[in-house]
Order: sequence, then structure tokens, then C-alpha cells
Amino acid sequence: MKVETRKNEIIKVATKLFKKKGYSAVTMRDIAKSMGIKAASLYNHINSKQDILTTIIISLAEEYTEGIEIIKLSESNSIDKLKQIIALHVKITTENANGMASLNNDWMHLEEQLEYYLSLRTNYENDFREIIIKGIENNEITDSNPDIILFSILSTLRSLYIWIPNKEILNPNKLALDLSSILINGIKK
Amino acid sequence: MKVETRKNEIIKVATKLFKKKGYSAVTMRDIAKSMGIKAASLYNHINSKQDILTTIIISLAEEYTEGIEIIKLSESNSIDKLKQIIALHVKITTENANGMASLNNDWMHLEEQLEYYLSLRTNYENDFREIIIKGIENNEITDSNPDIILFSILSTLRSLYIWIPNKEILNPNKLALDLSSILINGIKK
DNA sequence: AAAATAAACTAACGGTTGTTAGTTTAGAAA
DNA sequence: TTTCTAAACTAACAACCGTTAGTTTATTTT
Repeated sequence: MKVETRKNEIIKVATKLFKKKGYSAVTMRDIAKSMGIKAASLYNHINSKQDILTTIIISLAEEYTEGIEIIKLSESNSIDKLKQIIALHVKITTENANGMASLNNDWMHLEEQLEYYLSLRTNYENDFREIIIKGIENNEITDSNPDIILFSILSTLRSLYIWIPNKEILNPNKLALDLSSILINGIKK
Repeated sequence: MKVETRKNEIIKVATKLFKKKGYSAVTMRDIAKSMGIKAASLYNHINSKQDILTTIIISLAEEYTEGIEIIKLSESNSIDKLKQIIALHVKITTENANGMASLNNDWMHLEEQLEYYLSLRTNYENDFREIIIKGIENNEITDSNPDIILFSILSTLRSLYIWIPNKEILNPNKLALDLSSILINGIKK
């Protein structure tokens, strides 16, 4: 399924450069030089620079959406659902840390797909918040402001892409467990 | 001391635009248009686009450095030092949320001052980590991986700039208190 | 051997970029 | 009233941007 076409190579190289300098600061000539070809040659494989960004961001955003959908519908208690969310972020970020930089920092440069992206993000945050609120109602989670809880967990998870590449020592499962205890103990009843 | 010169106005407008689109995507003509003048007129007040970015980032980074220096030398226990760090972030971010976006996302576009910035950041993280490690030794903080603790607190604090402008309802002191309980309870013994 | 295909190339386009040089305008200081 | 100064202006620059058109090269399929 994941064939290494020339197009995929370009996207991979572009994603790495986007992480380092941000979408706007990377030129088509930068991407081409990284592959040892000329900028014009890129257009045999991709439609536009925009298109590369869209591909990177939307595919990741949809992965998160699918992930939380499953967690939401599972029959775990609220704390376990939070643990599953943490594991979801660790997994996706481990598999594509560079892409996460674009998702976090360059989503505003989407054009036709900006609205769609924002709807995915809003839905994700709403599902996440709903799990927290239900946990408070069930007396599993301390009765703090759910938005502050959401914000503090989510901003840690969104920053994983900065951190994971520097510490390959830690395996993803161990990391997810450690994060769970630190992020969740503070709010557990 | 904080006189509203024309130069400061330009920096303020630029900072706002940098937050919205990122440094590289903002043109001098964008900044000029936001002020109702022509791009060339900006150069009566500032030296270069680079210079604006440097001013924004370095002044903030130095504020953090001065702040943690004082906390480090204070005679509080480790938990109280962490609370002071949280309050420091809330304070600086409340005063200049837009600038924090550049500090977080556009530091790599610094040129002559990049190395200096990185040294400030490394020192800050080292001081922060040292406080955590001492807290573990003193049995104030649970014996988890100090880097994971550092990472999880710091990434929440670094993301405050996204969140603070949307919720002016919360006053900074209340926010610092709420964050303290959520971020610190998870690691307190 | 001929035809088809994938993937590179050169050359160029119209537009945008940060910035400089020199000039004009309006209000304050002399 | 003249001089000075802060802050705007117009015009232009060389470099760079994403992208297109048309061509060449090498490999694979017929």
C-alpha cells in the first residue's frame, strides 16, 4: 500500500524541509536541490507547492479524526480513554514527526482545504473535551476547568514532534506510559 | 521608559502579522499596508525585516532568562520555584502574546543572533531541569524522568500564547493558579 | 527494432521580494 | 521668516519566486 513512488519521495523531502524552516521559507528550488534535480522536474510528479502542504496536513488530520472516533465509541472509562488519546498522539508522531511540524505551524497556509482542516480540528477538540467533561461527571477526574485540562494535555501532545526525534532511546510504548502518569495523575481523583 | 515611538508601532504591527502568518510569509509591504504607509517609508525607522524579528525574539528571551535567574537564586522549595516559573510564563505571555508566537515558531530565522538565542534557551532549560532534579532529590517531586517532566510542563507553558488571547475572561493570577494545580499535582509526592 | 513511458533537462514567464536613492511635505525650533 | 527635522513619498534595483512549455535521455514494453 505505501509504495515509494517518486511523488512520495518529494513529499518526504519537502516535509523535512518544512519542519526545519517552515512552509513559506522553503522554495521549490530548495526541495529540488535536496533531491539532486531541478525545480521544474518536480512538476512531473506534483501539481503545486500548495498541494504538497495539503497532502501532508490533511492526511495527518484525518488520522487523528479516525483515531479519536474509535476511542470515543469504545467502552473504556474516561481515564482509559485519555490514555488511549495519549497513545494515539505518540504513535502518529513517532511515525511522522516532520509532518507534525507542518500540522502545528503551517495549517494557516492551506487554501481551498483550510475550512475542512479547521472543521476536523474543531471536532477533534470537541470530542476530547467531551471525554474530559464526562470524566468529571463520573467522578473520575477532579472538578477543574475542563478547558484548562484540555489545553494542558493537548499542548504537551502537540509538542511531541519537537521532542521525539531527539530521544530515540525511549521506545514509544514506554513514552506513552510515562506521559500518561505525568499528564493524568494531576487530574485524577 | 516605554515611549510609543513610530519604531515601536512598526514592531507592534509586525509582531501581530508574524503571529498570524509567520515571519517568512509576511512582507514589508504587508506591514506597511497595515500602517497605511508605503514599504519604503518603514526604512526611516527600522534597519531591516531581520532586525524587527531579532528585536522581538531577543528581548523576550532575555526576559525569561532574567526571570529564571531570580527564581533560581530564591530560597523557596522546589515546588514553589515551579509555581514561580509558571507565573513567569503567564505574566510574559499575557503582556506579549503575539511576540511569543515568533519566539516559538520563527527563532530559526534569526541570523547573527541565532547562536546567542540558542544559548539563552539552553541555559533556561538547564536551570529549569536543575530545579526539577533537586526537587526529586529532596523528595518533593515523584521520581520520574526529569526530561519528561520538563518537557510536559514547558510545552504547556510555551503554548500559552495560543490560548491566552481567546480567554480574556480568566485573569492571569487565576490562570497561573489553575495551571499550577494541574501541572504540578501530577508530579507532587 | 520501434514505440511508449518515466523522469530528467533548459529556458523563460510574470510577479513579488527586501531594500536603496533621492525627493516632497508638514510641523517645530531658531 | 528661515531653518531644521521627522516622516512620508515615487521610482527603481537585482534577486528570487512558483510555474509552464517544450525538449532530451534512458529505460521498458510491444
